[in-house]
Amino acid sequence: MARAIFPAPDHDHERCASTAIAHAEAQCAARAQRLTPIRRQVLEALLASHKPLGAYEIIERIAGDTRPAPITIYRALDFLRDNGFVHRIASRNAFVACVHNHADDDLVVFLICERCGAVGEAPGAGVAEALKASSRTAGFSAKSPLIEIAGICSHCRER
Amino acid sequence: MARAIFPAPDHDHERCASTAIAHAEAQCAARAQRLTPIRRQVLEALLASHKPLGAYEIIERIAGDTRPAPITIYRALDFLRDNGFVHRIASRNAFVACVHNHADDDLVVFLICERCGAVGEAPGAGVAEALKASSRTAGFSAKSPLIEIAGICSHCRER
DNA sequence: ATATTTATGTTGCACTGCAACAAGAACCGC
DNA sequence: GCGGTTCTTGTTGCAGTGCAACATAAATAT
Repeated sequence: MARAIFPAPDHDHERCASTAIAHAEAQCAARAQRLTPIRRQVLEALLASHKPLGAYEIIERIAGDTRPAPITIYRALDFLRDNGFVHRIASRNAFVACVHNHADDDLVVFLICERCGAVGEAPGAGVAEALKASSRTAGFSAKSPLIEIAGICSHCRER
Repeated sequence: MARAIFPAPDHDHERCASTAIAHAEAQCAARAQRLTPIRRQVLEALLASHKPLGAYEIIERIAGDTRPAPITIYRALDFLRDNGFVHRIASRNAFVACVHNHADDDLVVFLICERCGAVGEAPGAGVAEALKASSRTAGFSAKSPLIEIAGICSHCRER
């Protein structure tokens, strides 16, 4: 189980990336949205790293003969986030591809390894309950919970 | 109880600010740390607003005849954060004064009102348990959980 | 009093994030 | 197919974030 959340350093990137792309394509088709070349490239870049990337890092990775402007990246990211293919890691001002196909408003807990930079998504069902209770006490109607935890991941710990 | 978490719009700023300053002074004295004029000014600016402020907003508010450089503000913020007097609201790239004297590694849940911008700190004891369990399952040793929830606060909702 | 630590000033820069407008590409109805 | 609408991308520009690196000043320690 522990291994399921943090991708092993030697796992098959190719396969998990192509699965995610396929999922994105299917979702877009279903919603009549367009996974344009740029959007696809941004998603692929994030999938290929499994770590949070900043806008400039994304530019680096998808730059060929031409360099996309930052705004282009941000627009692609906005699209990908709106459709749940990408998450923003606020504590790092960075973005990471989602590999979990969770439902729209599922609560997700991001576990961020301080050593290798990997990000795991832990299911947050139990946490969600506690959070709901906590915010209700404050007379607060919650919308989008953001949970990010820094620490050391299982793979880095083993060494 | 609901009222305790979000400061009422008409509450006594003066008093709650001076209490927090006094607390910061005491803590600094106890730890042989210096609450210098700049650090104090930054803390006071944040206390006076009860909303998250960005670095430039802080500069605006403490600028007299001279304008402190951004780095000066960031350094003061680093100090205040290290000592637990100020929290960073990552989802907004902003900072807010802490008015709760919680213990060093207490888990705090930030409730951020999308309408008025106020930030409440809800106690997160129950959430902490669930989170610990969740991250342990992932073989993850957690350090500093960050929980931010956007929504509508009790005061704004009443209208 | 001098050395050491600690804090602030100064300069400079890379990165974030987006607004506003222009131009191009895809889709729709006729 | 054609023109109009909508969606997407390109271009320019800018305010804000966040900090590195070095110089200077202030406080503490010896």
